[in-house]
Amino acid sequence: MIDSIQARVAAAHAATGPKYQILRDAILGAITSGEAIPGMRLPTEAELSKLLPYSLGTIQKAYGQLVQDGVVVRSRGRGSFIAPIQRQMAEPRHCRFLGDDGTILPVYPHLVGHQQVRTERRWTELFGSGVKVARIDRVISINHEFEVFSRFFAPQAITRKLLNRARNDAESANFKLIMLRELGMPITRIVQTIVRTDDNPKKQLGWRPHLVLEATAYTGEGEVAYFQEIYIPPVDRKLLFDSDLRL
Amino acid sequence: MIDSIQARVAAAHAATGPKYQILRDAILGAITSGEAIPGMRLPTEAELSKLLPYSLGTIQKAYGQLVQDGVVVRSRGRGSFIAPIQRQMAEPRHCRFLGDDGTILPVYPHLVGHQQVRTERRWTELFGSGVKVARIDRVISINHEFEVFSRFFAPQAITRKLLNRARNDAESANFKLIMLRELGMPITRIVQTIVRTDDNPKKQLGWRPHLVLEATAYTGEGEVAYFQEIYIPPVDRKLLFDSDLRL
DNA sequence: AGCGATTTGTACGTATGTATG
DNA sequence: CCATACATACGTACAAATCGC
Repeated sequence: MIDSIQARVAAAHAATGPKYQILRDAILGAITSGEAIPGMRLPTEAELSKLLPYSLGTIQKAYGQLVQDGVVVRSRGRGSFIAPIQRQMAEPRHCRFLGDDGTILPVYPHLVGHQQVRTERRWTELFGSGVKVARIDRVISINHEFEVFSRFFAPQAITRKLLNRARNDAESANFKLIMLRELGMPITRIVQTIVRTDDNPKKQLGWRPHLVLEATAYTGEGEVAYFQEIYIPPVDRKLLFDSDLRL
Repeated sequence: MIDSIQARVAAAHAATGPKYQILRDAILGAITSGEAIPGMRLPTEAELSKLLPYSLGTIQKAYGQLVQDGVVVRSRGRGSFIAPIQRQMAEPRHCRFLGDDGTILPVYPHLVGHQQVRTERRWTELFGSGVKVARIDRVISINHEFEVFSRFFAPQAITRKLLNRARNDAESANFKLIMLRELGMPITRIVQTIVRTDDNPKKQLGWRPHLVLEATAYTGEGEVAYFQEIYIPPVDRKLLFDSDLRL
């Protein structure tokens, strides 16, 4: 645990940016890699300041950021701990429907295709010019009650990683977590819109969509990480939106 | 400006809590009172540390919090400024519809009533037991195109302040901002749900609602600040959800 | 209940880096 | 190039909460 953090900090010796960010990312890396699991105790400030070439204030700032992000909880006299996972999630932040008891219904994604998309103004505006954009189409069953259709757009570098991952993880994947782990891209903001529609992008679905959910995810630097369209049939389930993007 | 901050800090000499919070509230107070307006330059760290019995680090922490809350923007070599209001908003974070050009449509709220609500399990669970809860009903015209109906629930202490404010501000109010400024309650998380409905809470509206948007707002401490139901007729406008809660 | 040891929270003072004008 | 002002970093000190003895 502590040596994992130490190793990550050492590996980042050439990294740009402030020390507290390097340390923050190192701890985050230990968490997302699975070496550190929720509830586990993290090294104390004093320990880290002895082991790392960082002062107490720097370590405090790093921990402060992690508390801010909700990844770590701290308490005086006890120590610093990895925050418990308040919501289990196989899916990203979109398309979470609630059951009668208020719990999030399980989702069962099924990959139906992927391809590179033509470079259009629409994508260059989002992802920048010269970036190859690919699309991943999925049909997602919600609790085996009904299905939604999802179109996911992102730079090809990202979709490739996601597709690799998806095959291993039975086609389910938390995009936000993968992006953080594999690409070091924290998603810090998601803007979504909901609108009524009569369009049907997938005739063979056998139903006409009722609502279209569009989501644009941004990284900490304000870059667009991905764009997603989700077609939702007329159902009576509550659809959840949470401003809290913590993992 | 600077003397206003100084006065507020002096007035808070007996206040409990850390100094950086006292300073944060003092600056926030100067903004609230109108002495400091968006775009205005705030005192530098050095200035404050000379005028106040606070060290540089304490002042930096206070400013850091305000940046975090989106109330202040800072830049190296230039200074600290009161954040511009980037999105003009007479309304809180809910019920923002987009026009054809992607801009947020103006909203025109109209107060139609307010009253204390019976203490039910539903409210004690949200706000705690022994808290008197009141309801504010409003009809909100969106760009004079259509109307939505809003029911806002919060502890009476809050609704009272909002009602006072609403009368002054022509019945328009940014709840989040008022709560931050008047009550020192930063809203840090909003959880929303959308669901189809056939209920009509207000027969006299002349339309049947199509969607119900429910929003629960939480303070930094995890307390529920308010709960809101918004009844939306069938319209073709995009409804916006943004995870970024900055003002 | 009391007393230390541990650990985070707050605060101070100082120094240096870096973007702005 | 220089002054200004924020950003980062270091080291220290003490307060407050927690835990074990």
